[in-house]
Parts: sequence; C-alpha cells; structure tokens
Amino acid sequence: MKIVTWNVNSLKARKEYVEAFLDAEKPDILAIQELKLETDKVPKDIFTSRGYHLAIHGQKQWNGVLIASKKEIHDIHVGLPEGDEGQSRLVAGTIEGIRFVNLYCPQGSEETSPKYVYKLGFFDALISWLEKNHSKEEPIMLLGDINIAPRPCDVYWDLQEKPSIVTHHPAELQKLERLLAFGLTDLGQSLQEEGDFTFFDYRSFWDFRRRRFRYDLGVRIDLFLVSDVLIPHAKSIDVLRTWRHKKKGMKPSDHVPVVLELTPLPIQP
DNA sequence: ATGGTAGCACGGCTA
Repeated sequence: MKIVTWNVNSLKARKEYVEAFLDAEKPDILAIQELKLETDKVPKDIFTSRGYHLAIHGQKQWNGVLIASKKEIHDIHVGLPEGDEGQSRLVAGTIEGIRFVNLYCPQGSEETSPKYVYKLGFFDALISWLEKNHSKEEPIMLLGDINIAPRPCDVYWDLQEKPSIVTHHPAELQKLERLLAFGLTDLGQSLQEEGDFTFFDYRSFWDFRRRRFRYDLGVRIDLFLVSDVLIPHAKSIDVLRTWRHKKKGMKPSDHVPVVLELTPLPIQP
C-alpha cells in the first residue's frame, strides 16, 4: 500500500498539480491538508474519475482535510470536538482494517500568540479524543501536517541560538510526547535520514527568507504516527522532492508529498 | 537588516 500525506496549500490552486500527481504516483491512499475549500466545492471528480473513494472535511478559505482511497472508506468521522473551535482539521476513516486519522494541526504563529494557546489546546483535545475513541491495540495511523518537528535534527536552524521557535518548542514537544505516549511511533525517525525535511518555509524572520528549498532550509513536520501493530508493516518512507518543483508551469505546494510504503494487514475473518 | 512569497478574496489574515 502506497500511503501519501501532502499539504497542498489550496486544492483549488493545486487541482491540476494534484491530478498530475495522482496519474504519476498512483497512491492507494492520499491524505491531503489545507484544501481551503468547502466540502461541496471540492473537485471530487478528479478523484472519483480515477477510482478513489473520498472522506472530506472542508472549510472555506482556510484549513480543510480529505482522504482519497482506492479501497472503500468506512466509519468516517470529521472534526475534533472541544479542540478545533470549528476549524476543519481532522478527518478519519477505516480502510482495509486500519484507522486513518488525517490531521492538519494548527501552526501556532508565535509563542506569545493566542494561536499558540489554540495549538497547545488542540493537542490536548486530540489526546483526549484518542483515549476516548481508540485503543493503542488497534491498527491506527495518525498522518498529516502535524506542525511539530520532533527532534533537533528535524529543523534546520541552530537550536543553541533559537531553542524556543514554534514547531520545535518545549511546550509543544511536551504535547507530542504525550500524544506518542498513547502508544504511537513516529515512523520517520527510523525510516528517514536526518535532515530529510518535508516543508520549506517562505516567511517569518529575515534569516528564514528565500531560497530555503534550494538551500535545504526546512523542517520535518509531515509525519506518520502509528500504533505498534503497524510498525512491522512499514517498509519505507520517501519524500518526493521532485513534486516540490514546478511542473509544466504549475506551481508546487510549499510541502513535499511524503510516501509511506506499508504492507497490508492480514484479512480479518 | 522588518523585507520578502503564496493563497484567499479584495483588505487583511494565515501560513
């Protein structure tokens, strides 16, 4: 099974680009973040015409998540109660006996921002939701733009100089630690090389600016977090950097699609 | 060094 997570930074702007991706890479499951489209405005035909089933949690202007799957999606759930404040950041569905939770976690802006309070609260709610609705014994995969870089080698900047920058900051690392303590493993830590970034920024501080992709100035925040039963099934992770470049004049997203190769679970009797 | 880019939607927010 070829499972992809990809923050497309507007499916409206990236429609043709995503179509080219589907035709070239033919993923079994594609988890997309940042649709920036209401559910009924999503161009469903680009998926259904290629044989995909859909689970969509859209939102106008910002956020929005979607799962496209070659196999049927069961028990679709959208939203994070008590945590997302009405923003569309979670869509879950069961495919081939595996529970997939596609997440677009809040970015948080700066540590002094109310958005950072929201980010930390989102993770509290996510942990509660998991504990209430799922168990670590089941095959479950959280994937998506988690917006936290787990280890020092997952950010390009000097942590001696900037130990508390949002995306790798003690307060949110503590939330991630609690999330993983539910019984989840970040597969990228063993299946990717250090410095194999998935997002290359364009904004913020003056020394973060411009040519970041070219000079490899990124972070690893697009993650696969799985329960123990799935670990032996995970074969490889591939960051498809070629899809971070222009294609036939089409502009790329600022995130790179990340592919996980997973062997299927045995068929349940 | 407080600029720069992209997207939504048309002024300002979000990333």
